[in-house]
Amino acid sequence: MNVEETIQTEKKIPLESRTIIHFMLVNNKINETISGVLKPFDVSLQQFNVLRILRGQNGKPAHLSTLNERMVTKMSNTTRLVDKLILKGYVNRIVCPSNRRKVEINITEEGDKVLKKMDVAMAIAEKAILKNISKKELEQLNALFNKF
Amino acid sequence: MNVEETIQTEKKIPLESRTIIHFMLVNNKINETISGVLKPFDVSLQQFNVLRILRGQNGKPAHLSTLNERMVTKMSNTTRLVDKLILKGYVNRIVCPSNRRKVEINITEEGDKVLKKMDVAMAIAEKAILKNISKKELEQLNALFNKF
DNA sequence: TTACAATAATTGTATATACAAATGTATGTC
DNA sequence: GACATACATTTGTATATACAATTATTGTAA
Repeated sequence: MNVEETIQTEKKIPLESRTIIHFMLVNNKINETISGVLKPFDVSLQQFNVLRILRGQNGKPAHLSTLNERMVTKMSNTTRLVDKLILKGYVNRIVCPSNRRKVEINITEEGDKVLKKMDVAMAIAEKAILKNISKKELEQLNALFNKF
Repeated sequence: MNVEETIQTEKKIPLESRTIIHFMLVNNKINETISGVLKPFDVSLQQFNVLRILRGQNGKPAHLSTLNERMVTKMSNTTRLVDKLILKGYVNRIVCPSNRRKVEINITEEGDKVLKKMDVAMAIAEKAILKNISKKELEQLNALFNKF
């Protein structure tokens, strides 16, 4: 992925700007690949993340605020995100008995089942995205990302 | 920016997944910083990019399709993006005389003026984002991004 | 020259997201 | 217990984005 070619400019871009543009271009590519493999399941990346967090709870229900905190992309809209997943039958939501301000959200069996299939799809997407990157380079990337 | 801490998980994440999650976390941070500095100008990153592309034309008008091709984030919606910029008085749009299917889009003087101010803001954002990254590390990042 | 396909942009629709305001519930203080 | 305050979620609104369908114009082949 070459920056100048992709955004079709002849100008020399300063290293700092170039890095950030480069970053965004790679991000787009990653997003496209991931939405592509999730598309057959009719869930967005965000919805997928919610399902993963809920599975990580191992049966323990999660509050809305918990989802919010753990989500990779924060969005003010977790309520509506959960609404969508309820419609699809992948999660359920009840008012928390001990504190009626809160809600308890659980993944359903159905949700768990499709999530397993999504995992396979995601693994394929990851492989595709990182097909030219070695283990050592992955380590390097993670180390560099730590500095942000 | 530590991945496990940020998404609050105790589980060991495979290096591949971890890299992609890490990538997204950094991306969010970058986006937040950039939208932050652009907010006073009441333009989105996309609108800013359109203005930059138009300036790069050096007075030569750009067709809508040209904008689409050069934009970092492709979106099917360049028409409405340009609509917004017209409303703000930063660009104008006329039907292309030689081929009435096309439109010609130009940056206005006003647009050029605010774009200069946005440049300063963006430079500050870039500095903030990359404050812990050395020149050598920037080169490394760019080299790694080329492999995506 | 007409009919058909290709091109360029716009519009419609559904969903996603950001941000602020509103709703309902709990807690602490007098 | 009444009140103010804090908390947790939901709702409203505006904008952003993705994708498909539509409109308008041009090119071309019979």
